[in-house]
Amino acid sequence: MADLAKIEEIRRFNRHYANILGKIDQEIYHKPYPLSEARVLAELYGKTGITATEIREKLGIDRGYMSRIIQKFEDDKLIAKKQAPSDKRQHLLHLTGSGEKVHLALVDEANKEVAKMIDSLTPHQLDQLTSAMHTVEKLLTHEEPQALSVLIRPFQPGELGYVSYLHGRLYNKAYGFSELFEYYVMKGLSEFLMDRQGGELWIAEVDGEIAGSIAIARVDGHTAQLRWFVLDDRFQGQGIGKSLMNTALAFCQAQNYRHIFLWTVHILEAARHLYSKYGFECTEQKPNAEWTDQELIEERWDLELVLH
Amino acid sequence: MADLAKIEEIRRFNRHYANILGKIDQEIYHKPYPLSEARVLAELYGKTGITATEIREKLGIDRGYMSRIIQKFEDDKLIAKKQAPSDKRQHLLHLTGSGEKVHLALVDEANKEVAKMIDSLTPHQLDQLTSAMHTVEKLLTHEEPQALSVLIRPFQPGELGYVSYLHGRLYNKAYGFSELFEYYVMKGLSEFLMDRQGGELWIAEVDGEIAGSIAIARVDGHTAQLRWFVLDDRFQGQGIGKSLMNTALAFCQAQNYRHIFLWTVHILEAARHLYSKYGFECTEQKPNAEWTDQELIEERWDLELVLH
DNA sequence: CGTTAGTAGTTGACTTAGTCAACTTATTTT
DNA sequence: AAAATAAGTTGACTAAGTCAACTACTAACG
Repeated sequence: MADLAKIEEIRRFNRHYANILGKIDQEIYHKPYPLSEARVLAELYGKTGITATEIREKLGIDRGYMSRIIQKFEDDKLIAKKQAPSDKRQHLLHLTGSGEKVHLALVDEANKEVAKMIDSLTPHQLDQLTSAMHTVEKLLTHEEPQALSVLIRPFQPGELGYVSYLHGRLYNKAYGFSELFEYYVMKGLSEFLMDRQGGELWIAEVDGEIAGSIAIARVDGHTAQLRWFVLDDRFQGQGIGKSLMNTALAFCQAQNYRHIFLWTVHILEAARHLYSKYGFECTEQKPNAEWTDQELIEERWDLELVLH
Repeated sequence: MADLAKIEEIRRFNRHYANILGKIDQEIYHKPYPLSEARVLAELYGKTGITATEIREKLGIDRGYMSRIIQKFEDDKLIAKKQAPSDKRQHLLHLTGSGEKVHLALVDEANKEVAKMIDSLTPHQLDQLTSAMHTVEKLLTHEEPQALSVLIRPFQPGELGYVSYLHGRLYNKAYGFSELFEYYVMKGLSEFLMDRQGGELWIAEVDGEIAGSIAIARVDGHTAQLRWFVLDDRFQGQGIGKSLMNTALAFCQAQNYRHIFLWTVHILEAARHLYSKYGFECTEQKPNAEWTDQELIEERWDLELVLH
């Protein structure tokens, strides 16, 4: 059960949005046709030879009501019927010229109403709005059951900066790491940028957002160091770390590295657990007093790769 | 007039969301009371002594309908009336115990319905959902006419990485700048991090997002260099650059710098225009062949500050 | 102070949008 | 060929809400 505060928030949004929609409807649709009828008209637009039942099923309208809507539209000369050749019970419907005109006028009204709603927004805000709407729509249409689309790919221009941002922010927020740590990360990354022979850095991208990273750096012909393994806290615990690790280790295999090691600190429990699951073993410990107030213990973990 | 494609998108979302809301309503409310009546009940909950008209005005309900709703609730013993002491026409309304129960049951139903709607989402997706909803709500409630809330503030842990990300991504995308440029930015920033005596770097934050940055670095007692002036392309042309510049120059005044200079490249037209508007003058040019394929011309611009 | 205008709430008559079930006609299944 | 099913029609009904006239009261003005 998702937590109640979120649900209340969503309900608040629902109420709010119902209001907005209500206002729009009122302004537009009370004009000549009620909403359901306008929707039937919209459904007919651009198609020819659709049947009443097809529309009914799509819009969820009662049979009797539908029949009367069709009659009314016929009386108003908005649509024309033709008996279906294949089934004499059905009629193929299509809009007449004035039906199209009426539909377009309704659409136009609706557009004007929406335009009024957004006319004070800057282009950037408009982008924000539509992208937020897409997010809502995508999340609430669980046609794609829920699988995050996680993409692991080599880094692109500028993204090393983002990796250092992730490190600096996360470790400061969670453990109070100092600027010295941030410096150490940035310096390492900028050196890596200039010399990454035999190494690579991957970005985990989730729905276009950067969620985390991992890197392999060459030490010597047989030895690689695993570095810059980080995951935005919002994306933790969803198997993305594992995907990153798999990518990095597969790369090591392909490059024929035999030994892989990494440096971490003892307080990173989740990471240590993952390392040991992949067969890494802690081989060295040393104190570090620079990065944070509490005494840290840096640890070196090693993994021997078996040849395939 | 905002462009039509966006409007159509928004209308699509409206239709879609109207559908979702419709489904929820149907499931819940057809039970004992229609939506408007449930809303009246909700309005009464937690308050005592509210009058019918107050509710009417808030919910936009017709007088006659309201009167009958109240009667029905009274018959069902959900509410009780008391004559208002100040005005013998009005009644002060309050829920009875069973009224509260009924309301809470309705809320509970609604919550369950929403929970069903979101039960396949991960916590992160749920965050995305509510934050997208907030965005929509905020943008469509133009109580704050439209002014972006731009906050200019000193950088926080990790954010220098983000600044380098902005540089790397923007200049690569727009002008094809190479990794060498990115390296140059990261290196400079990491050095600045360790020694920023007499300098500062500011972040422009828009709605919690990092939109851009500017920095002042000390050169000598009287001379400062303006660096790392960048703005995410989505936020350009909205006066944020100006705010950043004002902040930086005010800092220079406060620190008693007399000379400010900066290095830029000739292709950055918008920036050059801003510099000259603030009184900077181009004092030196030199070719740069490292950062991009085309021959770049680096320019030094200087500004003498007048003492106050 | 009394008149007038306005407000809170009530009531009856009405409308809109939609539902339900019975029915006709045609088609498909057995 | 009979039975079951589907498309569309029709009459009767209802829920939800609107409109206008009315009563009882209050506030504002001269």
